[in-house]
Amino acid sequence: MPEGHTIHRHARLQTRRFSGEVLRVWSPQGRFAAEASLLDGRVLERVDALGKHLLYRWHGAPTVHVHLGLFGRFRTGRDVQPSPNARLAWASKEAVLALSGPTVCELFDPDEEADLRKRIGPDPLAPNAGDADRFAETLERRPSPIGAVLLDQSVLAGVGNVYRAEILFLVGIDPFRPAKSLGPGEVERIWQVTVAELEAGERSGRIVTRDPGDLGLSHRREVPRGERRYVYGRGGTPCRRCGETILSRPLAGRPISWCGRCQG
DNA sequence: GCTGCATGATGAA
DNA sequence: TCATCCTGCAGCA
Repeated sequence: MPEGHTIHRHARLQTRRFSGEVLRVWSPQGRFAAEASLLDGRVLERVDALGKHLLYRWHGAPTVHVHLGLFGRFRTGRDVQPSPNARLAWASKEAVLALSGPTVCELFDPDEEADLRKRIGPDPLAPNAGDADRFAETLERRPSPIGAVLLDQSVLAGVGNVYRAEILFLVGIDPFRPAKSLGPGEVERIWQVTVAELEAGERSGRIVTRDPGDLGLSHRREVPRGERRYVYGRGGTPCRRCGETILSRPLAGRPISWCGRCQG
């Protein structure tokens, strides 16, 4: 599940649920036990998201850096029982959080955080002035296919395999076109659509890129499972806009689908 | 029960 | 480009 929209949503909801509370912290699986003991009994101040990374700020303890990777997931709730393989768990008086399967779960010192910030590109969900220009300047220099560049977290932090396919469909661009061949208007549209789609995903908690109006609905949240996207995972089936068969092949080591007619 | 696959990223070659 | 790490679950026997 974790592209940038999910990560930012976790940060927002976990801050709301757990910040300002003294937490009991432990590592059911044991692989984060020494670190957990440093955090046990501390107050969580806030959770920040940076692209697909999460940073947990504590009163009087180091920052915790989490990256969910492909498999990581959180379970939170009043009645959550952390499974024995959960890497990290904590509990307030009201609720429990359990983290399993993360690619990264570690303590961060300020140098490491500075390195991370240097390493990743602009985050469409945490925009800074000039980000759109920085993005455009990077694309101008990249000969690789735009579909590969959008997955590169040093270019753009937060887009994953679902959004890259859907964004390129929405802007009508062939994933295999070299990034540097795109015109300024095309690059600007990619940026704007990326921001809008990730924001919508952050709010709804799901990736719905299709126009609900096409289905006679008024809100993205009403779009049923299996109807939410234009191209991702739909290779071999008819394009939802023009009926042409959706194409699919690997790009940057991962499958991408696109419509040869809508994205000519 | 087993296999394969998944919205990620890295390091070696 | 490939192998590797991390976990859960659908689909199949």
